[in-house]
Order: sequence, then structure tokens, then C-alpha cells
Amino acid sequence: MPDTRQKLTIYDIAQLSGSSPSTVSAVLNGTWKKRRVGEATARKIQKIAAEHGYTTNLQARGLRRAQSGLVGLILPVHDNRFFASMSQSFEAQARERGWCPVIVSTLRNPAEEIRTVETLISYAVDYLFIAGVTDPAALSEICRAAQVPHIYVDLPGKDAPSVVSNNYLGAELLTRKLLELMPQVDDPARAKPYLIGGLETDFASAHRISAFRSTVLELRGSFDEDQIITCGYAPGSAAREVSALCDRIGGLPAGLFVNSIRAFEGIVSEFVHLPSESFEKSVFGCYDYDPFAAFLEFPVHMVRQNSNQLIAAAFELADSGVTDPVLIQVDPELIPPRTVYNGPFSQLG
Amino acid sequence: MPDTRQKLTIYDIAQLSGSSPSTVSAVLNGTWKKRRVGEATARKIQKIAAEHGYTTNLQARGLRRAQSGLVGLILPVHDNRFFASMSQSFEAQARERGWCPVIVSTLRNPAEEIRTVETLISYAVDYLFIAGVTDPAALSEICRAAQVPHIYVDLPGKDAPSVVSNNYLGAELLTRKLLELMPQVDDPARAKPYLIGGLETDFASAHRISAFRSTVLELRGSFDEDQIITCGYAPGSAAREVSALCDRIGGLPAGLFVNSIRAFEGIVSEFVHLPSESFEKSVFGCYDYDPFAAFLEFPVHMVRQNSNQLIAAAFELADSGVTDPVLIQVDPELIPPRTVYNGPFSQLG
DNA sequence: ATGAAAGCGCTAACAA
DNA sequence: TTGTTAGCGCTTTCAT
Repeated sequence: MPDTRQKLTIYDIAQLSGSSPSTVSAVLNGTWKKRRVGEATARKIQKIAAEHGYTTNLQARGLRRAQSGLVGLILPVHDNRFFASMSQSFEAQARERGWCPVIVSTLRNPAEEIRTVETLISYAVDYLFIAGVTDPAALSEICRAAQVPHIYVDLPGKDAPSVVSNNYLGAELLTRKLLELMPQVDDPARAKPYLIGGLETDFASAHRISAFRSTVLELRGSFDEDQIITCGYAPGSAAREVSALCDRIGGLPAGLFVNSIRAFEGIVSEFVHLPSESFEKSVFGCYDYDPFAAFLEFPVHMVRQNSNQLIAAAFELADSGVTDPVLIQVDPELIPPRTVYNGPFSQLG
Repeated sequence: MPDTRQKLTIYDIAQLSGSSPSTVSAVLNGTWKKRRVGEATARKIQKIAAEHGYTTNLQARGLRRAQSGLVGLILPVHDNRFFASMSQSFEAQARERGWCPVIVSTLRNPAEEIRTVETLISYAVDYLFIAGVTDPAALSEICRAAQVPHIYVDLPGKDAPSVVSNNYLGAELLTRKLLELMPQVDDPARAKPYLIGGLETDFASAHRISAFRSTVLELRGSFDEDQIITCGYAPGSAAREVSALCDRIGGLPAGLFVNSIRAFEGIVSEFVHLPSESFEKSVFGCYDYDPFAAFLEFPVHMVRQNSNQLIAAAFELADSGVTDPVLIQVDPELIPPRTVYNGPFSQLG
């Protein structure tokens, strides 16, 4: 391995091989077949390049070609099971297609989202995947102005194709399961199922709440708005709210639909103070899957969103060049208690 | 917002403002003060650029300056609490410094690691953070040849600065805790603590195992190698191994040190078949923190690695320009059962 | 205080 | 089959 202090360019390789920069360029970027560079010349150049550890300057190529080979994914946070597994899938599939994935989180901060999209565009990303942002319209506008094709994942955009989880279906399945398993309780306030967590302003939560409401109404014939407690996603507020609920109705409700793993985390931290028997007259559901939540003291039915399928569908749309605002839905899965889900990357850790 | 079909360049802005490209360049990249561009000229150019939605082409800038403004982080997987929170911290701190973070995972695959480092170098990353790879030496060599400063996080490199978790300390704390709480059991095979999960070839695991061995020896006066079961990180194999262990020693051991959250996941999936009383004569520890694992039926003591501090220390080294192979250790924390840990990003979800 | 011009490394006409 | 050349958009001497 020669210690090339200076980075080599195609000009260096041209010199060393006695051919011209354009021939070297063609050989090294794979277009030499159709440029009809001689087999021998090609071999020689490849050999020299390899020996000297030549690597293409992708900035220069990108500048010239007016594209970068980068594909971006914007998500709210890395530190979340659903989004992290989305990252994993995104990366694998981007690589498969010869793209270099760039994953950035914007913390659900509108200004940060805009700044980030602008930065990625400045780096000439070839395609942008957008998941879980607050203002899709603003981002679409920026992308449109810069002519960057983009797609929304897990939330619908009206100016670009979208792939979303079928939140209505997932919530309906979970609600039906709860209603099916809920024990008979005398106190009417405790006999009803409650939904806790999330925000109705959030697209996904809105659909889940709507499914919860309709399904309860359909199967029970009545529904009160006090059965819905939208307190956001933070564990702390869910903990406070569930505790307030129990105070209000004098114990745990017969059914509890927790609308996010983070909220569930907070709720469990409250539950830990209760004796085991408290859970006997209740059934729990959580919209999100977590392997450990599957093994709590009380059984928890969970919905697992198929992030891998979301990303796969998005890549298919990207590949096919669709730019119209089509909307594809991906069905989530109801996961029973005590189940270890095996995902595409589960052998790793 | 004018619908500029074509992306504007500094030449366009120069025309529009009646000044030269070099002046526009200086104004728009912030060096105009020291280039002594007139206040009025500067204002005018900035105004025009803003009105037309000009954005710098970072590829062109990068090519010219021979740097990109990108800073890379290489990790094994995204889909893991520890690494995901590392991503979150990395991103926040990179942004703070005006860098654009690029986070990629290489699935502990040596070839992929090398390919990835080469790709990032081709994009002219200014700095590289490397966490959890299999062959640091090879990567250092590539970085050195390309003159890319880099730092290792969570594993030590011998040719570059490193920031690592104090795995020995963490494991020692956890082992001491287990030994302190382990109940008296008659059967000698069940009276000993066991460690399960991980690989001794892995730097972090090696240190943890070493601490486990020494601490047990110190406090108990004896140690058998059969107390260590290194079966990797996959849940499935940990599940099989723990079940084999229980068969062999005729029940749960008095103390079980699980060497990774993924292994613990598999173990818990076995435990779920056992009656509650089974856990009464055992104490559990897990090297990794998970909010739900904190609330299992039986108490679990956990070690939480401080990924935020690891990244912070690494950035400090990067800022200070250190390139010698110094090694900094960051202490992990022992977290008691039933504890919700609040991290720097815990209000998000 | 500002402009002209060269060039970063690569690609893609266009020539030969 | 291969070489010459003109840029991609920006920065940065060097002039003025």
C-alpha cells in the first residue's frame, strides 16, 4: 500500500497509465464499455488505480453531474424503536441501490426540519424520504423549488407520493381485541375502555383515535369523549394522566389502549406501585411493539408497524419515478403478549 | 417565493446586484468582513440572495475547499437503544458545531465497514467517528492514507484517540450488586453467579467478563470457567443457552449477569414459561438499560452506558485537534430496578 | 473596497 | 478506440 501523501486524481492515473483523463474517467466510473475503451486499456487502468488506492472524488463527480448519489431520510428522532428500525431498513435498501444514505433527525422542530431539508438540498441529495415531520407542505414547497423528488413515509403529503401505516386498521384490531377480552366490571366508569397518549393534531394518532371511537361505538353502542386522553407522548405526562384517571374512576379501567410506547413507559412506571391483583380485571393494549413490554407482569397486546415494508414500498415508488401524490397503505400487525418478534435485522445487536 | 426553475448561482446574484462573483461569494459565505466588502454592498447582496431563495451549492464549495462540512459516524446498527441514543447525541453536537452529521451502520461486517469508510472519504468527510466496528486497525490505515482525522467511540483504536465506556467498572459494579443480593442456595452449582451473552473477542465484552471473573474471585474466593457462557448477542441463542444452563444446574442460578439487552430479551422469552416463584431465589443483572426491562416481574439491576458523554468527550477531543492515540474512559451507571431513566432527549418520542 | 481569473476533480461533448 | 476541452459552482490569490 503506497503512502500517497497527496490524493490521486484521474490525471495522475492518466499519466501513470499513459492514457487520457477522459479514458481513465470512463474506465473508473464504469461507462467504458459504452465508450468503447479497449479491454486492455481498461484492465491496465483499473490495475494501476487499485495499486495506488485511487478513490473517486464524489464531490467533483456530483458537481459535474449535478447529483450526489446521496439519498436522505428525515425523521423526528433516532432514539425510538420504530424510527430506528426504519433507519435500518432504509439504509439496507439505499445501499442495495447504490445510494449513500444520509439519515437526519429534526426533533419535530419545524425550523429544524426546514433547515435540514435545505442543507440536504445544498448537498444535492438525489432523493428525499420524509418521515414524521410537522409541516409537510412547507418541505414539499422547498423540494419542488429545488426540483428534488421526495416521498413521505408514515405521514401523508399532498404534493408528493406517500406511504403510510394503516393506523385505522391497527387501532381497530387492537380495540376489537381489547373489547373481546375485557372483563365484566360493575362500575360503568371502569367498564369502558380508555385511550391514552398522543395528540389529535398528529396524523397517525388522529386515525387511531378515530378507529378507537368508531369501534367502541359499533361494538358497545355508546362512547364518551372522556374515554380519550390525549396527553402527548412523553412518559411523564402519561404517568400523571393515568394516575388521574384511576383516581377519577376508582381503579384501573377494564380496558386501556395506550397510544405509543413512550406513553406506555410512563404508565408502567405508575403501575409498578400497584399490587399484582390490580391487573386482574383489566386488559392492556399498546400501539407499538417492544420486546420487553411483551413480558410484563400483565399481558399486553401490541400493534407492530411494519417499518421495513413502509420503506420498501417507498423505494418502489421512488424507483418507478412516481411523483404524483398517490397514497399507499401498509398494514400493521397485532402481536399477542409474550411474543418475540423477529425482524429482518434481529440476529444483530 | 419566486419560482426559480433553475438553481441560482453566485453569478446570477452578481448580475442582479451589479457586483462581482467574488464579492457575492465573500458576502454569502461570511468572509466579507475580513475581505472588507462595503456594508451597503453586503446588505444589498444578502437581500437579493434571500429574496431569490439562493442556497449555496455545498458540493462546489467542498470541492474547492477540499472539505465537505460533513462529519461521519459509523455504528454497527441503528436499531439498538445504546447506538440510537448515541446517534441522537452525535447529531445534536455535530449541528451545534455547524457540521452536517452523516450516520451509517455497517452491521459488524468488516467488508461493509471498509466500503463505508471509503465512501465517506470519497465525500470528503472532515472527521470520522467510529463506533463498534470489527477491525479498527484497517479503518485507521484507510483514514491515515486519506488524511482524515478520526476518533474511536466505545472501542479503542491504537492509531487514533478513543473514548470508551468503562466496561470493567460497569461490570464490577453490577457483579458486586449481584453478589450482595444473591440469596443463599444449597446446591453449589446454583449458588454461583453466571454470566451469559456476548463474545470474548469483542473488546467491551472481554472487559466485562474479566471484571466479572475478578470480582467473583475476590468476593467468593473461587471461580469456574463454566460460569461464563459467551453465546453472542442474538436473543435466540441466549434463550437456548439459559435453558440449557437451567437444565444442567437444575433450576435458575442464584445470580445471573446478562451481557447485553438483546441476550436478555431472549432470556426473558424463556423465563416467561416459568412460574413466579422460580425467581424468588435469584437476582438478575443486565449490562444495558431498557425502560421496560426495568419493570419486569422480577427485579433487574442494569448498567446504563452514557452514550451522550461518550460523544461529548469525543467531540472535545476532535475540537482540540488531538490525533494521538489517547484513551478516555467514561463511567457507566448502575440503575436499580423500577427506575425510569431520563436522558437528554427523553421528552421526545 | 472590488473585480478578474485560475482551478478544485470530474464528466461529456466533440474531435480525431 | 482515444484525446482535447469546456465547464459544474465555488473560493481565493492577485490586481486594481
